[in-house]
Amino acid sequence: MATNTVVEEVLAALEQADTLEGINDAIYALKEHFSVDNMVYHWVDSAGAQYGYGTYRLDWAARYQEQNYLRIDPVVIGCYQRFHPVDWKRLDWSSKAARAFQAEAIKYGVGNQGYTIPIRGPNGQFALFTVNSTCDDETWSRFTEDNRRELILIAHYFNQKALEFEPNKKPEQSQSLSPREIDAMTLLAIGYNRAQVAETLSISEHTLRVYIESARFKLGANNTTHAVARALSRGLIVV
Amino acid sequence: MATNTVVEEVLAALEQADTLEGINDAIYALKEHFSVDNMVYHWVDSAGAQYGYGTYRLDWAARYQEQNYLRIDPVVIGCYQRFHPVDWKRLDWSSKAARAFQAEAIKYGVGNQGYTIPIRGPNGQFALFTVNSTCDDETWSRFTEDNRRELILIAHYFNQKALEFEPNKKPEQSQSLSPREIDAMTLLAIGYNRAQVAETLSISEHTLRVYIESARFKLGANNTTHAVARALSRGLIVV
DNA sequence: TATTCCCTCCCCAGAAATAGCGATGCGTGG
DNA sequence: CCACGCATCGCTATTTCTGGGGAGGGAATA
Repeated sequence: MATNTVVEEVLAALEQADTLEGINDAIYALKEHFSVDNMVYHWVDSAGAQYGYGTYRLDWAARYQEQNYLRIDPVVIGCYQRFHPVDWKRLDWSSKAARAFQAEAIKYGVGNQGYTIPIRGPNGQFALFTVNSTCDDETWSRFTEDNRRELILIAHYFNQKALEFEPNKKPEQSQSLSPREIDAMTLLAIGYNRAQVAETLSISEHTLRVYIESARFKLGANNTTHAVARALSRGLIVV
Repeated sequence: MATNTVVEEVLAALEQADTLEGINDAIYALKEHFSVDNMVYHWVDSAGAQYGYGTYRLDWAARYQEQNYLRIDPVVIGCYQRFHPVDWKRLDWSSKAARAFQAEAIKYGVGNQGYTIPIRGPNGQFALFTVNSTCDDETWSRFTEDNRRELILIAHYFNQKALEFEPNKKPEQSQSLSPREIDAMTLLAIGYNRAQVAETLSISEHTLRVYIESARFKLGANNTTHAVARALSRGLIVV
């Protein structure tokens, strides 16, 4: 693989980088190397906010944020349910909003072809690493096939860097739930009400409440729904 | 990178594999190539169950399962909080149970040195990819530094394969939610109660209730908590 | 040995969610 | 043009959840 050396060098540089400029240098170097329109890492935050670095035009980033495109971007929605990298063509562009979004994106300099790698970290962290460009289907297929592995690695390294920079204001967020609390949250998440959960766990409803309360406290949640949502998005329970 | 070709070949073979034997062939080939004691992929289920494939002795796998070592294994616990691959030396072996566990593992043929890569997929899926061997610290450091990138890629491909085999796919492709329903679900998921959601959306609480109800109906959910949980795990909302 | 979880059980009052029944307008697509 | 989904508003009664109190035993850890 001829490209290997260049990528290796950039990744090595990235590993050393300790400033945002270093990261930007890396991402621009990679963009040049791969000859694509854009190369972007962005962290999808739990609040729906997001940030990242990459080569998108600033007005597009602002527009995206302002219009809350996160909610309709098929790339985000599609990647959220996938593990493997995905070509944009294979996403669901059937809705009108999605097509309008795509048309607008292209106007803002986003390529018509794209390839995005979903990345997940602890506590439900979720990020995307995207390359996109303007070319025909065949060229793009060849590109992604040739570079898939490098891109996966690059995505991994960018996310690692992002996690390093993230001050991780999580003093009690990392608190895990007790087995009983996990049981309770899980059963609530699959639609049981308190009485059913208590019966399933063979405990009194009062005891169950203690678990729900303590889980809620640990998760910093305002109510049961919030607690279950947090437990889910942090990967503490699976439904 | 001299090792590249071999790894590429095995990964290509793995991509084609459609049986468990194919996967085992790949993992043994890689074990030989890297000259390590063990190379193991295992899927960690939140319920405590797990499965995987690799080169651990069967009696060790059985013992691990039977003793529920998942709960005390510092590798699992440590990796759960991390994104980047981790050398076993850097984990927390301070507890008595952890040291006893390690001593027993070595007796069962697990190397004294290890390197584990955490991997995460959609819906909180979590897996580990581990190589371990018996050698001194310096040799092991050199090994992990030289092979980190290959190992990350290998881990990625094994997980991709595991996800393909997993019948976990949700066939019930639920209809999507309307924008207002998404708003409602999202705000509920971040802890707002009905009154707060209604105020945030500048609608009456009665109207809000209609959204919650219709979202609940679409999602086939028994209650609000269930609906939010489903919306989250189907990636319809991002929190 | 002391401390700190974890699990279990109990009461009560007030707040919130659910299950029914409505209604009106406004777009989009067949 | 008409149906259908969407957004918006209303009422009542019942069930469920939440937020305060408590208490005791056991296991693990420091």
